[in-house]
Amino acid sequence: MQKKTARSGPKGLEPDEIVAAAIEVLEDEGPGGFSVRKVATRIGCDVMAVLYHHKSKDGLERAMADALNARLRPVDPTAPWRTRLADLAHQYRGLALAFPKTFPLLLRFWVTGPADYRHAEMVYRALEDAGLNDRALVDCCFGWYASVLGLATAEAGGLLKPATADVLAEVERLPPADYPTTTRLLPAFRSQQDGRSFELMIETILTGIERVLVKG
Amino acid sequence: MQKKTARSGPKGLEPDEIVAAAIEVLEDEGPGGFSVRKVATRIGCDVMAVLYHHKSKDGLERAMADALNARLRPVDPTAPWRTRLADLAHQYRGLALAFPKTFPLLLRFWVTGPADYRHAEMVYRALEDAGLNDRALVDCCFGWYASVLGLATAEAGGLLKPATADVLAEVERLPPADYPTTTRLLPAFRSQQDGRSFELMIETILTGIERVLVKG
DNA sequence: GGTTGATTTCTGCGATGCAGAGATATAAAT
DNA sequence: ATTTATATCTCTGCATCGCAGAAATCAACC
Repeated sequence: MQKKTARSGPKGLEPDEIVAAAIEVLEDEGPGGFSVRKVATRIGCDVMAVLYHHKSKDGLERAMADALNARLRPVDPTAPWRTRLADLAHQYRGLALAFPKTFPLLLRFWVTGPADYRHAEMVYRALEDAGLNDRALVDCCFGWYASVLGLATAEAGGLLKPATADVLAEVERLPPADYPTTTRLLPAFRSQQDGRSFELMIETILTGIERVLVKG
Repeated sequence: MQKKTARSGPKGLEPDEIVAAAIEVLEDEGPGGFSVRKVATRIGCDVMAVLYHHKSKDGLERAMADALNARLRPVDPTAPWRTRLADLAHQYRGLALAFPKTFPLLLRFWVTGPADYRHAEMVYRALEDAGLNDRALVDCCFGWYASVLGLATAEAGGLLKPATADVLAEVERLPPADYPTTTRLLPAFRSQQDGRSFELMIETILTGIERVLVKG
């Protein structure tokens, strides 16, 4: 007699659990090993059932990106705008570290769906409170978003982590005459610390926003 | 009698021209339609010849990313550091606009090859001249790189362009009660101007670097 | 002229995304 | 209760894909 059953179809397959399974597969197998078939076998249904709910592999991947965006918690609206933006940025970093293989999808689908708009609204309000006019606000919001996604994707890809042994070896093989500064920095490469680069860059950008845009 | 023939093998297939053809295919067909087979038919050779020179599809794609990096021209070393970094950033934007489908590969392979190290050396020197110590320099360089790549990828993906009609329509359908700021900004979305967001964000980050890092 | 080693091609295999037709289950209508 | 309509799910099949392995081709050298 209930208006809406918890499970919608004959078998009760729901788009959301498909997406959850898909993210698991992508994280387990990596982008090269990700396939709709593996998602289907993980759920225990036919391949075409997956492609029925999301219309294509591409559609499924867009839904996966939106699922990541949906995990963002709202920020405290009473906090100062810098704190709010920094909070959001760190949430993105958290997503990137928790779902390193899935996260890059956010760069492929700049607008993923409803969850994305909720997040954008938070950013707009923060920049509004910072004192930006509408013109600067829109320009800055997209730029901020792209920068933070770039930084978080770098975290997911391991760029901001301490350098791996093979990269260090490659750097050591560079001719020092052509790369004096790079070779001099080798010790600093080794002692890279987790999260510091990200943290520093967020502070840098926020300060830049304050200096360049608020007064304009 | 010449030491080195222009073409190296029996048929004279060279890794570089394979890469060039591969970039053409990727730009023509998009990431979904890109395949090693199509690259081979464009050159007029067998599929396996392509996979012989670059060991796998992944290897070919890394070489394509490095080919983009190789197009970066050296910056004028006598110019002030801000000018040099801004110049490099704009070169990245140029690459993203010229090769929008290929450019995202740079986010997949953070270290592409030799051309990448040449570029990094330029950034290190600029930050050195800005007055950063080694620790801050390394942290900031990676952060700068990730941010610029994020911004340029956004350009390639069309995020920083004037909003498309369907996105605007989607925004108009949002409930204004939940998204007051987003809906208020609609006129500003329409009048987004090409390149302004990128330019503004680069200035913002450079100013941030000056304020936060140089003094420390 | 035969040997060597680097290139290019040929053949074949398992896996993939997806179109199209059919099967099945649920809800509404009669 | 039976029929009908609709949403969900499965089955079959196909063109394409990346790539392993063996064979063929070619240039240079003794």
